[in-house]
Amino acid sequence: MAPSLSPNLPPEQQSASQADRFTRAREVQAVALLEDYVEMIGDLIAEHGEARVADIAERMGVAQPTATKAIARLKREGLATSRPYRGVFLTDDGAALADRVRARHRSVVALLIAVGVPETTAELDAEGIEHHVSEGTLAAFEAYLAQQNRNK
Amino acid sequence: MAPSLSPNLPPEQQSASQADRFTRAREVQAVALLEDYVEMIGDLIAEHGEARVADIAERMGVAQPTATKAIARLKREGLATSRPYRGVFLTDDGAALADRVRARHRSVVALLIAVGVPETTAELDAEGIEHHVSEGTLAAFEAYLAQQNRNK
DNA sequence: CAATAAGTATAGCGAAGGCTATAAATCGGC
DNA sequence: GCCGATTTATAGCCTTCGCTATACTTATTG
Repeated sequence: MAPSLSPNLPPEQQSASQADRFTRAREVQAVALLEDYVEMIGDLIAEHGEARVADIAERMGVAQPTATKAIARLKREGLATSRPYRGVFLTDDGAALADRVRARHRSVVALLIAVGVPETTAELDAEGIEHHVSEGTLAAFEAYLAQQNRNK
Repeated sequence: MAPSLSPNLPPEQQSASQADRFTRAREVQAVALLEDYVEMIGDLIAEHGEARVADIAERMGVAQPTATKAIARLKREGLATSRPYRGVFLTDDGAALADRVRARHRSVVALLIAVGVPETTAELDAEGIEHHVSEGTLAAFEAYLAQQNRNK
C-alpha cells in the first residue's frame, strides 16, 4: 500500500507528488557539494588556521583543479572568498552553513549508531545521507536521540 | 572530536579515509538514477503491464527526451531492453535490482517513521537517502524494525 | 639572489543529466 | 486504408563536476 497504489486515481495527482520527490532529491544533490566543501574548509581553518587548495582537494578526494573550480562556485554563491595563490576563507554565510552542516552530520551519525549501525559504516553512509535529511527529519532525529539519552 | 581530530597524524591516513567517504558518496550518486528508473519501470509494468516512455518521464518529473536518454543508459548497462516505439522492459538483472531497491526504500521509510519522522516527510526524504544506505546499514535498520515489532 | 620546488590557476576534454525544438513512427477513428 | 493526433526518437545546446596537461606564482634553499 505504500507508494504505487491507486492506478485509477487522477494520474496527475499521485504521479505529480512522486515527480516532486525526485525533483527535490535532484535539487538537494545540487547543493550537497557546496555543503561538503564549506564544511571541509571550516574544518581546515579550525585545524590549521587556513584552508589551502591542495588540502581541500586531497580531503575531498579530487584533483586540485576540481577543487579550484568548486571554490570558484562557492565564491559565486557568496559562501567563500579567496585571493589567487592565497588561502580560501568562508564568508559569514559560509561559516553559518558550515556549522549547520556539521551539526546535521553529527546528528545523522548519532542516529545511525543509536539504531544499531556500526560506527564505521555510520560514518561512511552519513556522508551521503546527511544532505537529504530535511529540517523535519533532523528534528525527529534529535528528539529521538534526546529521548534515548533520557532513558539511559 | 569525531571526524577531524589529530592534525598531527600522518595526513594521508585520516585524509585518505575522509576522501574515500566522499568518493563513495559520489559513486553511489552515479547509480542512484539508474536505481530510480529501474524501480519505476518495475512499478509501471506491475501496474499497467507496460512501461511507456511518457509515463516514466512524467513520474520522474523530467522531460520525455531526458527519460529516453536515461533508458538508453539502462540498456547500455544491461538493466533494461526496449524496441523503438514499444515499451521498456527490465532484464533479469534489472528486475532483481528493482526488487532490491524497492525493499530498501520500504525499510528506509519504515525506519524513519519508527524514529518519529512524519510519514509525508519520511517519503520525501527517503527518496534521496535510500541510495546511500549500504548493506550494513540496511541490515541494522531491519534488525531495529524487527526488534521494535517484537516489543509492540 | 638565482634556481628549483611547490602550490595554484588556466585551458581544454569527456560524461551525465537536464532542456527545447523538430522529425519520425504508431495508433485511432472515420 | 488514410489522416490527424499522440507518442517516441533525434538533434542540438547548456551546466556541473570530474580529469590531465601546462602555465604561472610564490616559497625555499644553496
